Amino acid sequence: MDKPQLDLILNNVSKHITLTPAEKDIFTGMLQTKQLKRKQHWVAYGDVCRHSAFVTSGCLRGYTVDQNGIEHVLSFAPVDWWMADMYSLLSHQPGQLNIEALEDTEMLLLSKANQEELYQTVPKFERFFRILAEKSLVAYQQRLIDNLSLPASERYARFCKRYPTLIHQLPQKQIASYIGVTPEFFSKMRKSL
Amino acid sequence: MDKPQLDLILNNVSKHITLTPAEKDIFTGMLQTKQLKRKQHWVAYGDVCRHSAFVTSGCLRGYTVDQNGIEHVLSFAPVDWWMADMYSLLSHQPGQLNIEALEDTEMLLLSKANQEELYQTVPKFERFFRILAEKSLVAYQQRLIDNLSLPASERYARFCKRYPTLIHQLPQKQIASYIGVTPEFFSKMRKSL
DNA sequence: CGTCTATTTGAATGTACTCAAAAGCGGTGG
DNA sequence: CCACCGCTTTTGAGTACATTCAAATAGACG
Repeated sequence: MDKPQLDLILNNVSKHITLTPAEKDIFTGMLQTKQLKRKQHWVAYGDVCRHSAFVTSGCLRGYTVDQNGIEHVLSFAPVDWWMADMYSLLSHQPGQLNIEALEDTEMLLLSKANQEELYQTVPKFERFFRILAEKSLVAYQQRLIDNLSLPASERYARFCKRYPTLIHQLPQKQIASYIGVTPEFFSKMRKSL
Repeated sequence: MDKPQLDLILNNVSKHITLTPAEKDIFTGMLQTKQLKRKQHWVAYGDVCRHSAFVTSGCLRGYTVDQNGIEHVLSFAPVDWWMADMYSLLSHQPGQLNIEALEDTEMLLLSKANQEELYQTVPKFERFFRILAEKSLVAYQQRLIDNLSLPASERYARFCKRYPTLIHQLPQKQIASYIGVTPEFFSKMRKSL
């Protein structure tokens, strides 16, 4: 496995917990790499999600499809982000999330089974994933509040402030879907700014 | 402190981790009770939230107020639920959440400092609060998807299915605010069902 | 009983959507 | 290297879901 990838994930982990060399080995030994081509799916509607993914290059997008066939982006995962269908991963039930690569993407996979084992052998990881879940929780709460209380133009403004690098990287229709408007309306909205 | 309250919270904790009698004592020794009268606030906009609350009777509501003075309900916490301004609690920054009692309410408070100490002395609690955060995360993801993909009537239907007991307990305007519509529209919507 | 708040009802308005079509852009193959 | 194809973005007209404002009615609490 490539060294720079492991450095990236170890650095990510070290933001919240400190590992000994031995613990690093245990952790990295549990990881496997996976490559996706642009537009290739990692998880599809109805799948049981059995891994967490950590993106080392490229970008993922998680989305659902509603009754009218319209896609709704739940989250993006650029480099240095974690991604999974959390509902499915936790419940072992088929999920409704689709996860695809927006560009050629490389990621490290940690299986649910290995993650559980990790909690036993290196309990610090309970802490790590607790903190990860808590931060993610706060972000989703904030996004929900934004969707309830702000007009689309303001939600777009906040998206630009929060994810300045993603804006140039993503097709407009994906951003539109993330903030919760149609591509047509998004286009008109942008012009009027 | 009342025994039934402690039984309730210990039972809540035992859904995810198993404590020894000594660990139970450490935990319960960290808790303090707090009573709120109906409409009384526990947390207000701009406060730094320094405790997590566990509701033992009554019901809490967490909400924000937007630029137009309109309230938006982020969450309800009936008996056996945890509540906090997670953003503020985690960041130690002033939060935007208001938390008030919808009826006379009793809760157990766990201070942030005690919670951190608990992680050291009884590491199992890392696991407990990780699981709590993960479940909460999934719920907010689902709610966000609902808000992006479903019309108000369908969101109301799902709310009824998910929180059947709360429906009769809450004033309509609170439910309207939770699902993201005005009380006026909510009233009209209900009539047409 | 009276006051305050919640709910209902109605009319006018607005934000965002649908449908349709044109224009732009990027990649691929001849 | 250009032509074509598919996909994204733009533009426009008509529509719908939900809001605002106002006023009447109903409920709840002291």
